[in-house]
Amino acid sequence: MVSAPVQKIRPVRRERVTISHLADALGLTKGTVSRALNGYPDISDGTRQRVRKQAEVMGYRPLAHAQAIRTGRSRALGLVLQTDIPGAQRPFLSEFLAGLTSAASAENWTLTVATSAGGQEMLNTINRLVDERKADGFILPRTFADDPRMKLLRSLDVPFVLYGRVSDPRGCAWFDILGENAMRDAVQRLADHGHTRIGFVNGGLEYNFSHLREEGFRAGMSQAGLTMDPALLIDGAMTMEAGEEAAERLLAQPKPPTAIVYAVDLAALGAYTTASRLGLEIGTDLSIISYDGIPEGNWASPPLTTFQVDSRAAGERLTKLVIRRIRGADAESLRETAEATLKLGGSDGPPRHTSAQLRQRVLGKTENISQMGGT
Amino acid sequence: MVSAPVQKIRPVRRERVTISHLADALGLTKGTVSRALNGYPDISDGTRQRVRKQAEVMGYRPLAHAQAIRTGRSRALGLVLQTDIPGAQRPFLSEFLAGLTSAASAENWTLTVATSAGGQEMLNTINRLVDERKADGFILPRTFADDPRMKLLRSLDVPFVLYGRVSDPRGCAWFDILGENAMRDAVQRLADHGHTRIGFVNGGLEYNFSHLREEGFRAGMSQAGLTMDPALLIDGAMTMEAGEEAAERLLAQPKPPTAIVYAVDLAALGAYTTASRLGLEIGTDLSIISYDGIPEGNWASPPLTTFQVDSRAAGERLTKLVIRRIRGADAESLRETAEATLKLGGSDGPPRHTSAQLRQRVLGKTENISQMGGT
DNA sequence: ATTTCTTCCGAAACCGGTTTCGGCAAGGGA
DNA sequence: TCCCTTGCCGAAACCGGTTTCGGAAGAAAT
Repeated sequence: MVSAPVQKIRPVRRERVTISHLADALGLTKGTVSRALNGYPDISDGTRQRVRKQAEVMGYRPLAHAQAIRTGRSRALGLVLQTDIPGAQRPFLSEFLAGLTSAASAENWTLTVATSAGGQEMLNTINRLVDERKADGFILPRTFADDPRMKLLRSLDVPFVLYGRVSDPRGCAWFDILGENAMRDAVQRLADHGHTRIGFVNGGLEYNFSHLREEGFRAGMSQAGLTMDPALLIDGAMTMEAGEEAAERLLAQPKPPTAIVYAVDLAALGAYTTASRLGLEIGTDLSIISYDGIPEGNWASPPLTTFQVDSRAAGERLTKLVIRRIRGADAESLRETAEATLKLGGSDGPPRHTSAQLRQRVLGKTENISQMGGT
Repeated sequence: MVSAPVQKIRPVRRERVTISHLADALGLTKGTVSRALNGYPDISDGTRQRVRKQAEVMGYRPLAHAQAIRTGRSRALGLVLQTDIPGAQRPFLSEFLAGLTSAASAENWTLTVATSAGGQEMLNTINRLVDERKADGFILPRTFADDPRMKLLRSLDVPFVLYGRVSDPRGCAWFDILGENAMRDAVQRLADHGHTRIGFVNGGLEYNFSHLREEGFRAGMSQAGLTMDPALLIDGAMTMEAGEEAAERLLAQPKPPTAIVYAVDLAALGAYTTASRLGLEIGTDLSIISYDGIPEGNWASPPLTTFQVDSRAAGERLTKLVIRRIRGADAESLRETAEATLKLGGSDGPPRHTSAQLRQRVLGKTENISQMGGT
């Protein structure tokens, strides 16, 4: 027996068809083929057709990496998620990603995902992705009123699309849900129920959407012919805890609201805790309408009435926008919006009490509690 | 006035330092520099040090794309999420991604994310990523007992690491949480409460974890000296609806369980609906212990007692494993596990009734309902 | 019949790396 | 002293594309 010679392990991976293979098959040079496929004007229509057809037949797809070293573009989209904010994007993320990637792969693009804490680290991460050509353009979720990511990308001359709007929109593309309309409709709905004292718990004012939602709330109040009491307006509630505290402050007032509009579901869920502590029933003693449509809202009892956002659709549209932007479309022509849709729960309804009656109930309960808590 | 000549828009992007710059600065050729940095043995130690130092000083980092066209490797990890399964990974995803990407960027790698429906489309997606060199290796979440993705990657000779185990583990690396231990401990805890009839609602048997969790359940029963009644064992519950139906079937039996162990939180939440329909109080009339630690569990009342998984840590460890695998480590040496941690809610406690008493309560309620439903 | 444009493609350089090959100089053995 | 290693690096090809440049052939103009 003769021992077989040691053989290098050779991966059986099917060989890719390269531009040279294609060129050989066509009897052209690879330069010509490249120009034909990329729409250069110095290629005759006949040749171009022939090349396209053959490429189709042979299943040729250019290698993005190889293109990238010359062109600087690798057909990849960048998404940097911020991880140090309290659960802000958790519920939407899966759907959002599905939207992004499905639209991306339809165009043969891919998605590069990174995470980082906020501040400078976020900017470093973006810089690295740009520097290493891992992203030709970015999708920026959760825009701040004055967004540093936007400034960075603008100065680097890297295309991006905002998910949300910003205070200074010059030269930037965006997609956004019209949260202000949702807030306006929420107020109108509560007014239709018969509420007259309506509170508003906003998100953090560093986010641009908060300003818009407050505008919407104001518009709703004026549309319903109600007067705004500045004392019923609280901002900065992005978490359950903050939402809980906000509800407490509102209900502790001399003339408490019988209904509260929340700008953020997560915060709205905090109101359930407050209500249960004060012995109030949500939907009757206190009405709540909110915004986002997170799944946890279904699990509150009664389920949260909220304006739901279709995150998957948002992801798809953002992807299409950023690709068009990278391909050279003018930023200001790439602006789209959509509406949130009302999802009925049981958290809103006609008021059972007037504001004054509600005040009495809250006071009674509070005294009970302080008596119980006393020595 | 003389009109200025039309000038091409030149991006001001700071120029990268390339290997040629580095070579020039060192008075070497780029080939030599490349070999020095990549540990070739034909470079003297002195030169190697000198090159490393200069690279550090000049901030040289090789362009992954450029390397890829020769080496086939682009320092990117692939993650393909399945979107057509009911909310399976939704709650964990954000944390999981944070773990993956933070560990990846620590090593200067990036993460390419794609989504797809299951079946052949999933395999096509993986194939595309491999073919286009968008991923040097993959992380496969939610392993099936006999996983087609694994077979594909194995045949393509592409490295991968499983999040979960498989029935045929030859030649593959994995990280997994020991769900079987959690199930065992869940049973023991219920037994310590005084429960003797304990049901088990498993996930879908196509997932490998389900088999392991059932083993764990069995182990717990035997450890607690309890006998297993096959009638109290249901599988295939991955959603709320399925979990609801499973609870209903268990409670409709002649000798219903006073406690149920669920393999999946989402399904366990369905039991709340069943309980409320039957007028049973969870935590007293019926005890529930589950597994996953999804945030919705906190919102059920009482909060769900569950074994929580640290998805972020899982992501980090998986990333490290797959990178080591890509760098050539032997697959079977790359196997790690961790334990889930018990998160106490209010859904379990000592039984208020015996099985027979529970049966009576259920029967009474059911009759009421059918009477009410009658004409 | 020239000359001058156009049209269209080949040739070759280039992008930023990796890898093979060969050769020079120093060292070791005879 | 000569020859053969060995260590170390330069030169050049290569990876899979893109882009610039120039020239041949045909069409149009003179």
